[in-house]
Amino acid sequence: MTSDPRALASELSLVLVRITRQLRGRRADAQISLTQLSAIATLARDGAMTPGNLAAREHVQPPSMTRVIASLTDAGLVARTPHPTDGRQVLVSLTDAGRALFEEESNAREEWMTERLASLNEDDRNTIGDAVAILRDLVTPPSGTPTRGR
Amino acid sequence: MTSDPRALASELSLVLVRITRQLRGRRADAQISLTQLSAIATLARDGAMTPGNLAAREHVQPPSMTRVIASLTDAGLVARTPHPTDGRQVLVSLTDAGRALFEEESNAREEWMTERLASLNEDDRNTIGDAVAILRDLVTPPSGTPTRGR
DNA sequence: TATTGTTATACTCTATAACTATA
DNA sequence: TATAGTTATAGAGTATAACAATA
Repeated sequence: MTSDPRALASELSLVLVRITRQLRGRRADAQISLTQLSAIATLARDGAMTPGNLAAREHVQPPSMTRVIASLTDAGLVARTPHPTDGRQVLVSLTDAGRALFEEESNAREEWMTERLASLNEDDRNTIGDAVAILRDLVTPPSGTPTRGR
Repeated sequence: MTSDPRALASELSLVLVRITRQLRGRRADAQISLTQLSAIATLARDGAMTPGNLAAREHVQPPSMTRVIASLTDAGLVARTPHPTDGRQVLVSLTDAGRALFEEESNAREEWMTERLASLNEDDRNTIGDAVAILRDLVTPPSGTPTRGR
């Protein structure tokens, strides 16, 4: 495979779209969606934060995050508390149930993908692992970056 | 990064969801969506096929592919012709315009991702390239596999 | 006036169920 | 009866625009 960035971006895009389609589709039995899980993972990793910061970390617009937070609040997985000094802001944090669900999903989720990956030899798995680490750094914004007004 | 398949599947899922979100969101200026592009890429690579086969190749259900094909037909990018011997079937093929658009997009699309990848050193890019090849094989079904009745 | 968050609204993508036409 | 495709319908995910509350 070429390492020309342009061609690589094309190939990567098409592969990602197809894999993600399957990942979302095959979670019908799961308790929460990938979108919800992604938000929870960020809260588990980085701790409580405002909806605006969470939206920025997740690369979605604030209204989109409002909806995700609402669904997670309804499910009792996150809690909203007033900001101590700024009345406009809100702090979103994982509840015990949210943290428990995250741990549980981390151990049992994505069976389909797990099976596929397990069928690879260890070299290939290591290659994917390295690529994941590189890609994650590539798309993780610095903490607190606002999304508004891009 | 670990090479345990389960942990790797978890990490990979979260990274893919976030990257794909950005890929879709940043195509506002593009002429066609990633879903449409993916279908066109399959037709460009594998040639004309029935809607059912295209759905299977793309890992979507037939009604979903019906809509994608309808939008591409409206845009003049694919053409539908009757199957020569089976009146129930249809053959979907790229038009000249569709092939031209695919070539064009292959050279100019995903600028955002291209820039990010260009900022990496060559080793990292090669790692991602290797991973893409592995992942593509992992999710590409054999030609002609039906989706129905899974 | 600027910032934070929410509400209102709309579009894309995808699915399942039911229907039509052909084999 | 079985298969290929489409239509009808619904739900998730995301966006932009407009609004309310607070700084």
